[in-house]
Amino acid sequence: MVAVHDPTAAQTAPTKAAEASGACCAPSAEIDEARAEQVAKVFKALGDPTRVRLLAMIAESPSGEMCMCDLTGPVGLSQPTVSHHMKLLVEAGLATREQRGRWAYFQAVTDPLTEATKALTR
Amino acid sequence: MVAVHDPTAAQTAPTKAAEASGACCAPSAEIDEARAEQVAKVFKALGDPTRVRLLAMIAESPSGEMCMCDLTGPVGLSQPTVSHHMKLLVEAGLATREQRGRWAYFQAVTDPLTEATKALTR
DNA sequence: TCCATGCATTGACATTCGTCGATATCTCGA
DNA sequence: TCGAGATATCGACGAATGTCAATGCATGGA
Repeated sequence: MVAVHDPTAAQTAPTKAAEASGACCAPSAEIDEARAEQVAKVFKALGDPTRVRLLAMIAESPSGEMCMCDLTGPVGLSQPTVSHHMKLLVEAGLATREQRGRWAYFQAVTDPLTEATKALTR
Repeated sequence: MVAVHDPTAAQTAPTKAAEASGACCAPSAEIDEARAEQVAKVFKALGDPTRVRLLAMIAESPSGEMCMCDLTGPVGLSQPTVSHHMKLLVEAGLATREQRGRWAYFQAVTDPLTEATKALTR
C-alpha cells in the first residue's frame, strides 16, 4: 500500500495507524480511554477563568488555605456561584475542603494537575 | 476585627483578603484576570477526553506527527468532529497544522500546557 | 432558646459545547 | 479536463455549563 502518492517525499505518508492491528508499532500510542477521561476531568475543572483564579489565590495564599468568605469578594461573583466552582475543584481532586466551625477552608492540591500534564508531555 | 470568633485557634480566621485594599499583603495573590483567561483557554482545550486522546496520540507518535486520516479511526468519531477538535487544539496553541498535498499533518506543542501548569503550581 | 451568620442546595435561565449529516473546497492522478 | 479522495465548513440538535435569586441547613453567640 502507500507508495503511490508520497505527500512530500521523506514523509511516511498516512499509515492508518497500523491498520487497527493494535499490536504493531505504537503500543502506547492510543492512550487508555479511561485514563483520557481522567485527565480530561482535571483539565476541564481548570477550563474556566474563575476556577483558575480561585485555585491560584488559594495556592499563593500565605497560609496555603482560604475560607469561602475570602474568595467571593476577589472574583466578584455570587456566593452560590463560587461555592459551585469550589465544589467542582474539590471533585476534581484539585482542592480539599475542611469545615471549621462556621467556615469552610480550602487548600490547593497540585498533584492531579502535575500528573495530568505528565500524561501529555511524556 | 477578627479576634471575636477564632475558628480553630492558631487559625488566621477570615481576613476578607486584605479588605480589598489590594496593596497590603498578597500582591500576587490575585492572578491577573487576563492571565487566568489565557491559562483557562489552554486547559479548556484539554477538557475533553477526545482531545486528550488526539493530542496524546500525536505526541506519542514515532514521527511526532499524524495526519487527519490517521486520527479519525482510533477515536471512533466522524471526520468533521475530529476536524473540529483539532481546530480547537490548534487555536489553543497545543498543536500545529501543516498541509501537505491532500493531507493535513498535525504536531503536538507542549509549551502552552507546561506554562499553564506552572501558573498554578508555582 | 432564639437569632444571626457562613455556606450549600435548588430551580431557572441563557449560553456554550460535542456531535452528526450534508456540502463546499482543494489536491492529485487519469 | 474530469473524477476521486482528503479535509474544512455549515446548519442543526440535544446535552452540559455558568450564573443568579431564593431557600435550606448547620453553627455559634446572646
